[in-house]
Amino acid sequence: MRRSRAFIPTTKEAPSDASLASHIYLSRAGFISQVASGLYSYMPLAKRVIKKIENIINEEMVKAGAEEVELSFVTPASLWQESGRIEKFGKELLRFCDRKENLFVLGPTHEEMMVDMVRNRVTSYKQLPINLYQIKTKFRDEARPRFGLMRGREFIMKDGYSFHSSVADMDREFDAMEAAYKTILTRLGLDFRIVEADSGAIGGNGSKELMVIAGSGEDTIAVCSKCEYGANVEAAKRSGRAAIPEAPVAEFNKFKTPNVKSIEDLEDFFKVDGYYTMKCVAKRAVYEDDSEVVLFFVRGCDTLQEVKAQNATGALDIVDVSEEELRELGLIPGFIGPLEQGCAKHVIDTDLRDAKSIICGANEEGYHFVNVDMSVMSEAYYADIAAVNEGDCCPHCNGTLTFTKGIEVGHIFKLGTTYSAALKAEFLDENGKAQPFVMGTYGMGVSRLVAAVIEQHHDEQGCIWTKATAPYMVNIMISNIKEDSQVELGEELYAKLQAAHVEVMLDDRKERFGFKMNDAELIGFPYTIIIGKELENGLVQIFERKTKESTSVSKDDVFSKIIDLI
RNA sequence: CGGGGUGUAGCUCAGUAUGGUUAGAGUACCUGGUUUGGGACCAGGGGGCCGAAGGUUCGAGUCCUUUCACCCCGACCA
Repeated sequence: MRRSRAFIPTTKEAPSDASLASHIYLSRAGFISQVASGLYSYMPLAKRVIKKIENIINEEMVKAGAEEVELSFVTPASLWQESGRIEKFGKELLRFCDRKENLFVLGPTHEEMMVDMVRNRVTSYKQLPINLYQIKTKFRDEARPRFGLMRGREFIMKDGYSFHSSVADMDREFDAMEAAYKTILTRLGLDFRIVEADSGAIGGNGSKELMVIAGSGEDTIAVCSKCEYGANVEAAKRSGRAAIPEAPVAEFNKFKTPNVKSIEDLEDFFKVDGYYTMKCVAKRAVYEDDSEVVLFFVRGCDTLQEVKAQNATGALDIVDVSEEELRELGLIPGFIGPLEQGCAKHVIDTDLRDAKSIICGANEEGYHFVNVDMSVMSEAYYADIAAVNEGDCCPHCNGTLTFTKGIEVGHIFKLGTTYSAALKAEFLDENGKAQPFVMGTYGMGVSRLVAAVIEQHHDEQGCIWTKATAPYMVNIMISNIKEDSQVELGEELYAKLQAAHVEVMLDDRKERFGFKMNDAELIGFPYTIIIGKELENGLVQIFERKTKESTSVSKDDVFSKIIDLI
């Protein structure tokens, strides 16, 4: 492409509302254009990057034996009623009626549509397994779209769905998809971790997220310093703390502790580490029809992980409760403990099972119990509800866990029969018995990947595309188009590189050197061939965007040098 | 969905407190000339329903009412 003919509207200034690097540079470099909140148009450069990512996904999916399909974007609301998700998704579903007053929904994901397509067509275990995927625009009417392509309302997603006759076969496919996703992200040139995740409302007992490591990521992930273990903090586990402080020595007793309400107060009052205190976090668990107050107990040095807490109760949601509500139940905020107290349901963190030397509230204004042995409460309900802390021990080895931020670019689920059962999608097994399909689902955010590449690869000058994602691999910059020899060499190289199927841009604009260089750096071509002053000596420069280093090479060697580099 | 903020040229923003000529700057764009290794310079030029609707006033970008859009913090996010 000739830069003089290309539609690449670069600007010196970013839109005032952009804060994230990817948002700023993709806007400034002329990749994307905002149309409305969470809606973006892809201009030519972005379209090229998207196609490259899609091609890599397609190649790896074909290798893994999946077949590409395309389902309609407009989906009948009746399918969503059938699965029950019309309520669950709520306002995120964009609904509208056609001229005949039939209700439709713009597809935010396509489980229902895919199951509907397969059901009654695949009817025998002999036809299984199958794995179908598509790369398609999705629409979710997010309450708060933000960060450019990172969290748009309209976005491109690769979504795949597999159908199996057994859980074992689904597990096999899940592993195969994890491997394929790993290959895709590696090929894209990204630093990433595959981490254990919370499966959320979708259920199932296995879900992994693909996290691109970037400081601007919205998710916090815990990773092990020694082994491969990594998990979203919502789901991270631990085997304990690296250093356990010395236990306080005391007899079991009820102790007068006036105005000692917080964990800090307790630590001060008893001169004891928070590890030996017990914290109560009261929440209201909301179920489909009713709700109740649940008391969550964790060590004083830990914090409650709300997603884990919600999973432990099976609630649809957990919300805060006021002190008044607690007092109405007979609970005394600041002095709530699990012993001798039956006002509300308890969930105790597993780390407190059989714990010794614990100080906890005595359920009486101004009193705490000291030296509690938790083995007296062995019948209570224990669950993993505490958030892991940095420095905690890895659940798989003796390494320590550290935190890092990640961008969720993919999420794969072992779905099981959730959707097939709801939509009555069944096959006949070897015994002629009807069974719902066992399913897996595999999502990858294509447009979000575009942003993730830039979040991970940029500098003050702009974008730094990886070789696999670059809209053009090589930019030929003619420094001064009034110099015929420069133009001549530029044209010659342009033709030769094109003939060699290299994606090449020829900057043939009547602009000054600095202007064109800044532009090239902003866009982020991996390599720029600078044809300029040194041509008098038969030399041109190859500028590498990543390192910002340029090396002089003879004009006769530049073609083969470039071919070697890319 | 709660809290806050902003809408003036393609873009980034002044101007609004205290109403008063033809609404400004930078940048981008067009013409001509000079310049050509890090977003050049000179000269000339085009471009605005001041988010929208209604109101107050002799007079509204500025005051009042309504409304829409966008952004930020939080909640939410298979």
